[in-house]
Amino acid sequence: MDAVGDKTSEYLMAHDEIVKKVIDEQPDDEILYDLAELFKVFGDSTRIKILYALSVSELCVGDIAQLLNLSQSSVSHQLRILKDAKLVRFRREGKVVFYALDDDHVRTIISMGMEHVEE
Amino acid sequence: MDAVGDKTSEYLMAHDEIVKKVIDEQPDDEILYDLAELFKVFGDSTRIKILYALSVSELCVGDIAQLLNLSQSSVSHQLRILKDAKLVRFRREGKVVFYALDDDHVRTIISMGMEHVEE
DNA sequence: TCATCATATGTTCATTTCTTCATATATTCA
DNA sequence: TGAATATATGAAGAAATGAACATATGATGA
Repeated sequence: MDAVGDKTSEYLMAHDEIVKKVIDEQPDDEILYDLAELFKVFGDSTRIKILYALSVSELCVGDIAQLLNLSQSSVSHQLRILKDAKLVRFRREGKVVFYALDDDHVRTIISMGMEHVEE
Repeated sequence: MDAVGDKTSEYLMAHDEIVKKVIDEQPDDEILYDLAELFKVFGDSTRIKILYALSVSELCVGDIAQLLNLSQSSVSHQLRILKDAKLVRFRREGKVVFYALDDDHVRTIISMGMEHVEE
């Protein structure tokens, strides 16, 4: 879209004041991008299930796979995504790796979503 | 995965009690699916931008397209997705259609996400 | 060190998603 | 009614995504 300049001048700015205000209050693109990336992580039912399970208790990979009836590989892949998004942390105990929610934001975000879904 | 029964009997249930508790507290698959679908809607930067803009003020389609530098078609498509998810509502005023956030959950969800992103 | 168990990672394929372009619908006004 | 404007929708192609499979890594104990 190179013709933005043109468009702007053509356009009558129906609601000039408001548009300016909105532009002012809009955060940087980069932040909004990160925000979308964060929600994208929540936007998959396998990951939501994992997060929900972890909201009850720390769990190891095998237990997650078993209780959610998923393959080990799938769980591991998804845990990596959750880890990259800093939604979960882990600790190793011998051969076993335990995952847990990284902070309470996760719980809050999920329960806000729940409120919307359940109404 | 039909071999679940087998797997279960093989598996030693390393953390039996906890696993049971987690299974107990896990909501129905359907609800978790809906929850993921909801977050999926937030998981796109175009839609996040639109939602953010609407969190400041009700806006018509043309203004959204202009201020976010997006095509009219793209905005309209995304607004449909937001409408289907009940995140926005609209009212018609002549040729112009105004969109607004449908409820305050949207604001809350976004600001919870922001807190996580900004730390 | 080797076998075994738990987890992680790389790759491929099918599916989904987003954008764009073209076109349709709806409303206003002459 | 017909032109102009605002918005909506359908279709197609490119890119992103998730699941499955094979294999690699890391840790334990014989």
